[in-house]
Amino acid sequence: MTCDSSSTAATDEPRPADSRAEAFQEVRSARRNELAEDYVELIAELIHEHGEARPVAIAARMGVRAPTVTKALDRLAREGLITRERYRSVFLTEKGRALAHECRRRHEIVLRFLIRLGLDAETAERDAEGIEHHVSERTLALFEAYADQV
Amino acid sequence: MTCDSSSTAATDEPRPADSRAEAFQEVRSARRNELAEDYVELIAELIHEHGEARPVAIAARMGVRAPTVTKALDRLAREGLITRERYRSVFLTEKGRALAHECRRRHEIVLRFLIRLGLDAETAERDAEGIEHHVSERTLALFEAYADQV
DNA sequence: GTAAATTCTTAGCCAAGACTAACTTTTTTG
DNA sequence: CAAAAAAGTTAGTCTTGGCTAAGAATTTAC
Ligand SMILES: [Mn+2]
Ligand SMILES: [Mn+2]
Ligand SMILES: [Mn+2]
Ligand SMILES: [Mn+2]
Repeated sequence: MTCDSSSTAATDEPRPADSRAEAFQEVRSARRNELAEDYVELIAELIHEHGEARPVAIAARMGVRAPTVTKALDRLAREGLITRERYRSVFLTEKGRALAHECRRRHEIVLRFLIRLGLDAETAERDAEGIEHHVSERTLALFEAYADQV
Repeated sequence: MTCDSSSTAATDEPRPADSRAEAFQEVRSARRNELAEDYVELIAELIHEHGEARPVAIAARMGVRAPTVTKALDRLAREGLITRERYRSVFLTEKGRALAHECRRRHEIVLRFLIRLGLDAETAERDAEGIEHHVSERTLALFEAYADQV
């Protein structure tokens, strides 16, 4: 009854579904997962390399201070990606392990792709660390195909 | 004299210069500029398309609410990228225009590259919106070369 | 030219993610 | 094993970037 064609007012969606806006919203949503992704990937690596993941090692590899790690780990635990006890090293849950695996795969593909494209290893590593969080499965498939070219 | 091989203790850098850590730090630094980059690029577009950039249009295209835009514009003004008067539309400074131009260029190259690689336009637009902030000049050059291939 | 609609700002809330300083726990070492 | 060192946590600060609710300014419509 009341509602009608009153220009941009509340119709259906909470916000105008400009396809452009959607892209930005996607990016924002991807950004919210970046940290968790980098952490679990790193934790998996540390466990693989050293048998355990100590906060001090995480801090060093992430390039942040210890309290930053403590807080981040609290969030990861809250999200069910890790388990931990005070003053002890960190373990991945099943869910965390799955995410770590997925992230590692993406990281690897993006890295191999960039190197295949002709980039030096150093720069490739840096760019991959950022790009990996913003490639769709579709893009990833194309990257992989290119990297695996004969 | 005193200092020696005492494991990780304070040597020189404030933090261990793990090359891995550097990559993460780079990504964090890139992330701090993302918002400004997307805004100035968008503002430039709006001015080009409609002759002016109104906050309401910015909000719609960014997919955020009006107060978010107000705050963001305050930051951009503080950083010298835009000028504005209350209740009026937004203008880019020389610096803002330069950044917008640079961002547009990057965006275009990444987009063309993804499409050239075989991605559909829709997905390409989405991925480009995220990736564009994490490609080094070196990578961009490779993307461009690939996109311009005969 | 006033009333209604739209636009914009302000105030205030919240979570994330960084930091330092200071304290506690654990580990190492003489 | 006691002292020192290292690792980890807590408390508290700051900025960013999102939001809602409410009010002010501007624009549009009658
Ligand atoms: Mn990463
Ligand atoms: Mn990674
Ligand atoms: Mn973008
Ligand atoms: Mn862009």
